[in-house]
Amino acid sequence: MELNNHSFLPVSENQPHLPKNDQYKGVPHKKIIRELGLKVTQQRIQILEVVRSGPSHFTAQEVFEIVSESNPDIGFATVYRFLKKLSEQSFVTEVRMGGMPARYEWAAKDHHDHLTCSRCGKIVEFENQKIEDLQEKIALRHGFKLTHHILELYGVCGECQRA
Amino acid sequence: MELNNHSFLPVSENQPHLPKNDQYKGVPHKKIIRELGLKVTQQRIQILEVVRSGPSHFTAQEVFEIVSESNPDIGFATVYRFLKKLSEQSFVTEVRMGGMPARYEWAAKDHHDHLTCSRCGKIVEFENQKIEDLQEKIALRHGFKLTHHILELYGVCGECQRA
DNA sequence: TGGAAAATGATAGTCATTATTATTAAAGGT
DNA sequence: ACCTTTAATAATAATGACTATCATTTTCCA
Ligand SMILES: [Mn+2]
Ligand SMILES: [Mn+2]
Ligand SMILES: [Zn+2]
Ligand SMILES: [Zn+2]
Repeated sequence: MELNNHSFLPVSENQPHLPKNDQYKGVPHKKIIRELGLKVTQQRIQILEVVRSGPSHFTAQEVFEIVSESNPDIGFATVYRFLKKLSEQSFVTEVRMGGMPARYEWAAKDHHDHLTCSRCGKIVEFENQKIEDLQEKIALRHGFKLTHHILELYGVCGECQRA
Repeated sequence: MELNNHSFLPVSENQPHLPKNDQYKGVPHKKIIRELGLKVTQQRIQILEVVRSGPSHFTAQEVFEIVSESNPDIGFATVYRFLKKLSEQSFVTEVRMGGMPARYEWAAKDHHDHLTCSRCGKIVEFENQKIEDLQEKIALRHGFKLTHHILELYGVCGECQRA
């Protein structure tokens, strides 16, 4: 899958139905790191800066590269480690598509799923309560207690259909 | 995730609502290999034997191990290669969950999705037309032409809830 | 401000998968 | 059956995403 330069800018931005209730808006990075039960380091602040105000749906590698610009000494293990912590405590969500590297996104917003263009990589976020309800129903029917789910739609976006 | 010995036996077996319309039932392996535009080799026949009548939701490694019993000389690259061919031409479906190795299943049956127990690894197949329709609707709403999707439900099965 | 405890960066390791390549086997004509 | 072309194979090295290890540096609070 080829990805264009803008693949990771949230398409959500100009789509009113997209969920974006960041309950941590305005909370300083330091506070969040303490809330995780971790020590406050410059690296973690820099990573959080990217995670919270940089592009959505980023890979660990991308975060590493962005932080590297201002701090060339950071190690990528540090990025991986901290993203893992954030993901374990549900501050970021891991989104895995196919065999590609994991992508993360700041999770302090409502649950949603993804619609991805397999041509250009564009990602649209959506949420559909009817589908959520049906999933719950299916799980119950089989005696399962549902914990989470992955719903990823793939297709070709309008733009790419024309081209 | 710990997996028990029986995780990969299709739970589907004794569940009447499960789709299992193998349109290639009775068609010899050789014929299918030729249909793929490939040469008929002993290895490919052996792999197809496992894929078509062995356990469902197998990994490449598992297929390799099973074939190895009767043919200790087979190389695992051969298994990967052939599974890839089969998957490219939609004879098997690749199912990827999290960061785990890819699982495959013979695809000549109706489309379905999976409900997985994250405790014991049990997999239940299901299909829900309402969800499929809603997905189609969502894609259209965003101008996408839908090509495929991944819907994986995770939870704890009844058995594991008791234990 | 001293020092235990945690975090870091460098680096090596793991695991699934893919590429390379010399050797072998299949297909199709003779 | 034999030859020839071409594809497939097995062994092996390489890749890519992550994870573990560990010696060194930071944090933080008593
Ligand atoms: Mn998202
Ligand atoms: Mn299945
Ligand atoms: Zn596109
Ligand atoms: Zn279970």
